[in-house]
Amino acid sequence: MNFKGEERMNMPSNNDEVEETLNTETLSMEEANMTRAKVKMEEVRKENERLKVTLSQIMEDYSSLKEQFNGIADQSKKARNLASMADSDDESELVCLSLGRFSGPREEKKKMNKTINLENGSNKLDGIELGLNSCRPDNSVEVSRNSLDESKEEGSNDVRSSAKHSRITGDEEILQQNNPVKKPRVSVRAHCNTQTMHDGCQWRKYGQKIAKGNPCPRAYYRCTVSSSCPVRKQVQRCVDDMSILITTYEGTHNHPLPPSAAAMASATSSAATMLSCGSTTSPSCLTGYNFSTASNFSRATISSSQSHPTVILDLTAPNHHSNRFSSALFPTTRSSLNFSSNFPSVNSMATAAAPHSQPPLFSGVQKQAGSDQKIATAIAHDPSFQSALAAAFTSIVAKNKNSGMNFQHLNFAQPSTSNGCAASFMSRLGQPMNSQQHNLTMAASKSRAMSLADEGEHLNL
DNA sequence: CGTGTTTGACCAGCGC
DNA sequence: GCGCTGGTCAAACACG
Repeated sequence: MNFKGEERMNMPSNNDEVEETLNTETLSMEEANMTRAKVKMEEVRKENERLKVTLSQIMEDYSSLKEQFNGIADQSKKARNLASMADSDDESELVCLSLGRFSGPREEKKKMNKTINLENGSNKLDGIELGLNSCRPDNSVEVSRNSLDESKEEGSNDVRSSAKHSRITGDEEILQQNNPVKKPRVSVRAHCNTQTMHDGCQWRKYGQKIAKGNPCPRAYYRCTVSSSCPVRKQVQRCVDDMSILITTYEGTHNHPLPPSAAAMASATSSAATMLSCGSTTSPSCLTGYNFSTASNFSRATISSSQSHPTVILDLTAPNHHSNRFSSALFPTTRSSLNFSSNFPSVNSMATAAAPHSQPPLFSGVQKQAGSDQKIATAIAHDPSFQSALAAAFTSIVAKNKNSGMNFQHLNFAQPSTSNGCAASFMSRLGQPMNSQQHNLTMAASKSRAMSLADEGEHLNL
């Protein structure tokens, strides 16, 4: 008991000492925590400042681009009025033009070019004159396309034979003959030393051909993940530069895919949707697509030899054309996206806007990423990254379209989301890259992209 | 033996 | 109508 009493007696003083010690320790710990918190706060504040600068720059870019776009829209409106006056006497020309395909007879192509020239006024690209609004969806086009789809669904395996049959039956069906439905394609040009570009999917080679104008054989592959999968791809070396591999995807996978293959698969299906949109749906959809195309990729080419509507993602061209998507995070990359299509509407809009000088869209992000320059270059030269980049971009374009928003709205109309748009894009880049890059350096850069994405996570692209 | 590749044949569209 | 070309088929072959 005494012991207990002594203990009790001693307790207060001991406790005081302990408490004092504890308090001192707690205080020092708190101080340390405070210091750490302050440092963090300071970092956050700096980051915030940077983001503000970025945002303001993006806003400036937005304003200037919007101005450009409005100018183009006005021009195209006038051109369209002129064109409608000029060719209102020939309905078939109108429809051909609206669909924007070059698959009709030569005379009609000539007529179409003539009409496009009328619409266009002054926009030229590589000797090809293009119209601002050559794609003008109207009811007749919808009917023609729908009837084509129906004829397909009704069990006619041979669209071509049905088109032949339709020759006899009337004007509307002549449209079918002139505009056979062909699967949209996504073509990816990338530097690649291997026989094919690894895209995460399983392919079986079913044919090989020497195509005209290219000594390198073209290989034909089909997807073997599912026996019923309709997806095909063609692989061919570029005739001008043997180090460039041109991979063309066609169709949409009808089965689940591994994450590493999902990006490219998404790209092909998205492109298909996107191009379908280009031929049939509202002008606003096209406008958004074209606007983004024009403002981000200054080089748009047209390939009228391709009967299939094709989206070309060029990951091989030099960067001097100010590709802002790639340069945003990866300032020194030689990769760039050359986004084109043989839909005149797409190219024409791109061509129309391209000549203007373009302010750096994501220059703020670019500055942030300056320290990651070397890492970025390494990533950008990686074939996996290139395919992922192509996939990510195509996917985003199509998703924007599918969501009923055009690119103008998504990218620029909401000031608070502009930065997030860039960040979200980068986060999408990070996704496929992560699955293929096992290198710590790559992971570090991805982490950077993801952190950028977090900053803009309120934007749901 | 199963799977994938090679390669000549075949078919359909398109241009002349 | 004919020839050229792109795309696909399928038998033969190679490989693990």
